[in-house]
Amino acid sequence: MRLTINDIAKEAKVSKSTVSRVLNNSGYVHKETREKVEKVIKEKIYYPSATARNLSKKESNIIGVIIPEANNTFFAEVLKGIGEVVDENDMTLIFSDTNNDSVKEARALDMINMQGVRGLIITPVNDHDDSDAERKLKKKLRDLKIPTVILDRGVKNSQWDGVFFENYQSAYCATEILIQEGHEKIGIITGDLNLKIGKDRFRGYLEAMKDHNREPLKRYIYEGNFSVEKAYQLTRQFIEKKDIPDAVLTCNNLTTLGFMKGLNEYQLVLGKDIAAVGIDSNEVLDILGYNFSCVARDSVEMGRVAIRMLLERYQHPNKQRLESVMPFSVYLKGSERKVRS
Amino acid sequence: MRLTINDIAKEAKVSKSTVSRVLNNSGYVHKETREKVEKVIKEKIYYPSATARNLSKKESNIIGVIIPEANNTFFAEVLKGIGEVVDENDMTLIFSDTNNDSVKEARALDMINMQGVRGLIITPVNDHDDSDAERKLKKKLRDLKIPTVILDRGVKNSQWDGVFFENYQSAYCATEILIQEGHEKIGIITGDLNLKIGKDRFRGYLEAMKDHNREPLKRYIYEGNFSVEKAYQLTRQFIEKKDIPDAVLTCNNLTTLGFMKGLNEYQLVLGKDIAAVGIDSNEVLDILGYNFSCVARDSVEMGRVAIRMLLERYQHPNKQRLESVMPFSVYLKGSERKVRS
DNA sequence: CTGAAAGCGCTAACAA
DNA sequence: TTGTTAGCGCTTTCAG
Repeated sequence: MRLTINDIAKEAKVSKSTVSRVLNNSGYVHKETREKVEKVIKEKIYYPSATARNLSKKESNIIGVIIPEANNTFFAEVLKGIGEVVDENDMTLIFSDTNNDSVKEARALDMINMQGVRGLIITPVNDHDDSDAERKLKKKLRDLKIPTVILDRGVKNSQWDGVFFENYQSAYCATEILIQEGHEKIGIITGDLNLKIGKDRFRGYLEAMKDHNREPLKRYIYEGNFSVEKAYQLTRQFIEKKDIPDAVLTCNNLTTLGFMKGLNEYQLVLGKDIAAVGIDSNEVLDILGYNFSCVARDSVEMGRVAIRMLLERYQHPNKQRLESVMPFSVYLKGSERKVRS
Repeated sequence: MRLTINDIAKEAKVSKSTVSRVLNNSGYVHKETREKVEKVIKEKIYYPSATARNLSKKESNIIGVIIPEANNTFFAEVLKGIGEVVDENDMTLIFSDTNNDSVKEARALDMINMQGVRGLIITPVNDHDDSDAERKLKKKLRDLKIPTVILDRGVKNSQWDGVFFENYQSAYCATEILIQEGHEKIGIITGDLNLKIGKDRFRGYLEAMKDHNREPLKRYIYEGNFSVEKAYQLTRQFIEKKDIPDAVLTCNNLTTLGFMKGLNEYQLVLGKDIAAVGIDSNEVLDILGYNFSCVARDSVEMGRVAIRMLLERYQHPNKQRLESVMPFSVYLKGSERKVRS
């Protein structure tokens, strides 16, 4: 079976406390003793049990991460950022994908609870919607009583740290870019308006239009849901109806893809037949040379910020609640213009 | 602090053994007692500590997953498949991304070792290359002494279960498709030839050519490394040199993207100026309407197969070593042809 | 059907 | 500087 601290103690002819001391670099231990113990550990290839250690110390070195769509590149990158810092800190990452399903979310939280993790980073399935599901989530988080950072989507009256994105501002800015390019009919494929991030982005669009004395035209407002499929359908529709806006704001990476699918299908050329700016960057589009302009955040960094915030909270449980809002950057590549040739 | 089994026992006026019994549905417990205990558990919102349980039972409900590139969609999907089954079985997933770095791989394995997981699914950084790193990996895996499934890439003389892909056959088939379409100059952008999967795919190409009495022309063999960038450079090169093959086999999803980038940059149209078949499917290309033909595996399913294999091995430690080879499917969408218009 | 007690592998006082 | 001892929260005999 697996070696224990006792095996090492016996072999090194010391007590297990001494072994524990060299393992943890704690307390005093004679140089020679330390070397002897270390030698035995190496020789016998001993790995201390994290389980036993966690039980004894009543603290774990595991960080829990719950996200709604592991296959969405945004979350994949966030995960990468988190993983990086977790690694640097010699901790371990437990991970669960809720698939945007509140029931799975609840189960994931129970699992996290039983594992007794040190902290949790979660992107809720819901977002400020005051739903039953959200209330239950909040209750579970409260019961959890561990450092928690909420990422990207939030809950109402949060008592937890959070890292979010300048949703409103980024949409406002993107819209302004289109306005300043001189486009007349500026449309938007919105995100899921049940989610606050969807609402905020929409609001950014509306306000920008208003501030520039543009009447947002209802027929250029397409209500999407952050999915490829819906954005594609909406794009098809306006192309079929031959009432094509001059420019479109697409509200996330998936929306952008659906939009592009529609354009390609009808052979409309981006930057020529229609202009667009998206929220979120899209690596594959860049690779393929689409020059799709966007306002985007650094998602890997967003993950890093979240985990650092979590570790900070662990150190200072009573510090005031923190909220970090990630700024957006503007990446203009040409698609915001329209060059009728 | 966190509730313990004792708190519940006290409140329910029974011993902790009884609580344990209702928790685990083990042994006899009077119906009324059970109900009383369950009521208390619910009321006080008690979650048993997985840590304590694992220590006591000397077995854990955690599955470790180590992959080299979490951002590669292939692995993201594999992870999704694994997560699904892990979830169904009420287990927990620990995850580590090695970033294709053997040093990180070694650290990840140490972490896994300390966590005392129930089993491990790993895609090694190396692949049958007999390197020092690979030997070290094997030693670590042997020392680990837990059920292990090796996925996608393998090690020499493996003693572990594995799930792999029909690398040779898929490349052979893809090449044959191009041959049968009547293409003359059939090229290949290979994968990393240090990895066995790279070699096997290349061999599939060569053999298919030979079997159809085609002399593979050296100048149409482009040695890539499974990366977007390299494939892009190679594509640029042959376009610049104006020695463009009629058709190309691209050896994985990233290679395909790099290839497409090159084509787009020089405005060559797939299925018209040049034909191609790729290994691995590419969702974004499909979305964008590229009709890129490919031979591909079901990667989510590959993950499922791996985790099921692992659980099976846990049940039957002494069963003969198993190797599952995932078949490929052919997705012809048009890019294998070349329609000079 | 239930409870008492030992023990999982480790840490952390406390003595020595 | 080291060893002894008492837990950490749970499961699992073994008695009753």
